[in-house]
Amino acid sequence: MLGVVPLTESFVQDLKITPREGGYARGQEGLEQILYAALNILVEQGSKALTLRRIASECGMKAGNLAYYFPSKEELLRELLNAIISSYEEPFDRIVHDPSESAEKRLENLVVLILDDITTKKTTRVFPELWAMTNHDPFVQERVNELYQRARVAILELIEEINPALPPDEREIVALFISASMEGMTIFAGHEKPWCEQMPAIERVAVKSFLHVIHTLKPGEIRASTDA
Amino acid sequence: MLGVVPLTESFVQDLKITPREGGYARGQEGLEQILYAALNILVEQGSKALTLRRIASECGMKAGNLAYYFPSKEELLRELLNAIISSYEEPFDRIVHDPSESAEKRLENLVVLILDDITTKKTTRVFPELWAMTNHDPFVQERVNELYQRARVAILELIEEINPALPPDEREIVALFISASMEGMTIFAGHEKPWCEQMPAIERVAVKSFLHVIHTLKPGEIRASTDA
Amino acid sequence: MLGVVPLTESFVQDLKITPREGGYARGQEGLEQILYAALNILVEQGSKALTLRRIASECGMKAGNLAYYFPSKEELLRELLNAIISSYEEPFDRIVHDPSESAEKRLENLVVLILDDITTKKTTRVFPELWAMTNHDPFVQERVNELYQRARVAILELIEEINPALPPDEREIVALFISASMEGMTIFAGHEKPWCEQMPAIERVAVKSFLHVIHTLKPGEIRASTDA
Amino acid sequence: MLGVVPLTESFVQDLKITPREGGYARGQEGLEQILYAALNILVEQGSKALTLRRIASECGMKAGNLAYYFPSKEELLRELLNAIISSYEEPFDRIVHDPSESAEKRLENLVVLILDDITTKKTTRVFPELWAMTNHDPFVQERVNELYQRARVAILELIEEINPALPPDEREIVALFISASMEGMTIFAGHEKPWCEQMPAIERVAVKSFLHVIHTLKPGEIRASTDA
DNA sequence: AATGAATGAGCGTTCATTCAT
DNA sequence: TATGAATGAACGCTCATTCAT
Repeated sequence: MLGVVPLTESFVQDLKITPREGGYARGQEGLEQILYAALNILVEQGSKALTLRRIASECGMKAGNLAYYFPSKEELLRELLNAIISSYEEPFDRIVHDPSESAEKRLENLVVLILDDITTKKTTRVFPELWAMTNHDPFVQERVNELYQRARVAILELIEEINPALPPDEREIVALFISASMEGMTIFAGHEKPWCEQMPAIERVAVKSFLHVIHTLKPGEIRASTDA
Repeated sequence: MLGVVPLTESFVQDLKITPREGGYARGQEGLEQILYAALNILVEQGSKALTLRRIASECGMKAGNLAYYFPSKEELLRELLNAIISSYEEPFDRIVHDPSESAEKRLENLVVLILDDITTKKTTRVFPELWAMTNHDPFVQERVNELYQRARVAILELIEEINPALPPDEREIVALFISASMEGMTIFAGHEKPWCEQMPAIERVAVKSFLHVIHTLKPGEIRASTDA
Repeated sequence: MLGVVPLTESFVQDLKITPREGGYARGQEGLEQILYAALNILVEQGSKALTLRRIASECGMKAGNLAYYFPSKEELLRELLNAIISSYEEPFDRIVHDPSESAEKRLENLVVLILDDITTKKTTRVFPELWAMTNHDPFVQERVNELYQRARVAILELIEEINPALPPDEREIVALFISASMEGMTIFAGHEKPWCEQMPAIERVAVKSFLHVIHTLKPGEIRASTDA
Repeated sequence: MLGVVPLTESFVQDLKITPREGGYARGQEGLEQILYAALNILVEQGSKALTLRRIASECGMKAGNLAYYFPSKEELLRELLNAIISSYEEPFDRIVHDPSESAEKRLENLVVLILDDITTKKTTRVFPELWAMTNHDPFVQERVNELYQRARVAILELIEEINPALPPDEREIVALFISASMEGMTIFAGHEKPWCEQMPAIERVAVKSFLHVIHTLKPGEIRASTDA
């Protein structure tokens, strides 16, 4: 009952829960409640505290009843992961394909979107947990890779528009560099992190730096040199 | 079976274990064995698998005997964290203060050191766990902050040498941006990650990009503008 | 094997278990089973043997299931203590306020009730445990004090009826003396103690002695004298 | 090293440790240290806290070393019990056989001795533990019975002197009643118990009551009557 | 759709004990 | 005498899971 308040004011929604198969499922309501409760515990108390008992009690149920919705804890976590990842699908596309802005402005908008999202409690708390899981759970790894793949494709398109001379393989590296630079900010300037107040300045450095690399990188410049 | 095989070929050593009280080693052997076993499990199986029983069995002990070395699991984990963090102290200093190299070359060396370390299994696996813990464990938070603080100070000194005109507050933001950009690579180009083969090219982009920002950033440029 | 056989033939019942919340019994059955099992172990094997595993196995459960009924061992022990103490409430009142008997006869009845109860296995075994706990557990101390307080008030009322001339403070001392004299019998004439066969004779000495003190004590006689 | 301060100001000494066989044993010193430490823990923290580790640490040893002095914990506790019981041997005899006092005065002295001892921390804390052990440990039962037997014999002698007309079996009951009355005070007027300040008044009631019973009991009066 | 009741495994921890040194 | 190091058993407790109702 508690803890189902929205976790963030970002315009990335907390969870995007896709209704289950079989028409208008009846348990949809309880199902969402459970996923929000799980997310809330993960955010507020960390993965060690994410037990079925706690999830159940957070939404006023008894633990046994979770079995009605999810066959196992693992399944619950997978649906939670899906819902988290899905929530990022739409905003990326919207910004990247905004026809009213220049490519550079659209890149700037994307950077700001991502870095602002990073300062939300949900993102700051959840993503490090996901990165950690990634190393030992192939399912998590795949879904997280998917998410970043989508982000990178968005960045890639913008790079191509801004500097069409850059060959695809180098474009990829630059997109990766940009994406990684932003993700790395989570642990320094995320929610309640020491640098979170400086995020606006950080965003300006990031945008400036990213645009410069895109503009000035000469084809072949970052290919393996002959050691000289 | 013992799991005390070296985890990395990086010249950042796995653990820097400072002997306990006095000079004469007291159970130092078993103590190191335990910490290496704990690190190994953390790396290979993740924090959820890091139980006292598993640590003990990994070094051929029974669980009860761990209590002889560490009063509690928490204490064991703290000493492990200290040992991990301490292992970075010396390499940073060595590279940053190398008198035979220019400031730019030293920055490049530092970037390569850090990004190469990121590709080691130990770093790729352990740091995301630490980042996750950071959000709910003040002790981990403090120690991890300390580590990054040290890294940032090193970068800061090099920035000052390279572009003395940059005011301190902007220098700080740039150093943070550089550090975060590198850490973010962990999840993309770390050990067994999809981009790990591209790390050399990534390093070149990173060095180029970092040096450019340092060189070209004009004082005041990233301060909050009046929106115009 | 179940150990839920009645422990005593006294008309002080073994436990007075007050139903939990609301009217409709909720697991009341298992709850009582557990408390009786715990009492039984305490009586038969002593407090050192009173472990959750043993309690559980005594009532055919597994240890983990106890957590369903009691949040902690401490809570279980507290409810057990409450049930033990509560079992004395009603018999005391009944005897002391019996309108068909003289005050002296009622005192005699009370003495016999208490001393007979002392010869039951339950009382002989449990109370010394409680006395020992009393010294290091404030909760036990409080509840045991409450019980004796109630007994003392009962005695006090009878003393007042028998010898109204005795001032309250001396009455209190006499009531205490009477109560303590009886409790002390536990270790000598309790269940299977060397003198348990002599309890009837002991009761006669006790009644005689108590009545005499009440009758003959002159006001001021036991106040601190000037050593003369 | 700590905790070997005397526990009481009673003139019953805390422990009477009889040197071990084999001439002037060398470990006598450490042995006494250990027993005092054990007593101290039993008194201050109760039997649940009486572990070998704590005993050892209280006298600056490691747990393993206790095995040098005592083959097992049980043996240690038995020697402790012996030392406690032995400490009461001498004072009883001294008072009861004091040739300079009347029998009545000697009884009074004995009552005061015992009741004063009861108010010491050591006695208040240790004896309830012994009573509890008595119910499940035949060795403790035997030794404690011995102690009370000795006390009762002392009382018995005085009763005989005071009222030689009383037949032996009734004399025994009266002696038992007197002894039990006093022991019962432990839980009410012992160290830090609610009535401990009233002990002097209690002693006066006790002496008066005991003497009266001895004086006025008529032979046969407490034998089983024909129910009339 | 939900609860009550139970299980079995595993957790961190404490304990008495052993034994080589 | 004493310590260092280890063991095996047990402790209170938590967990995901199961299943009849």
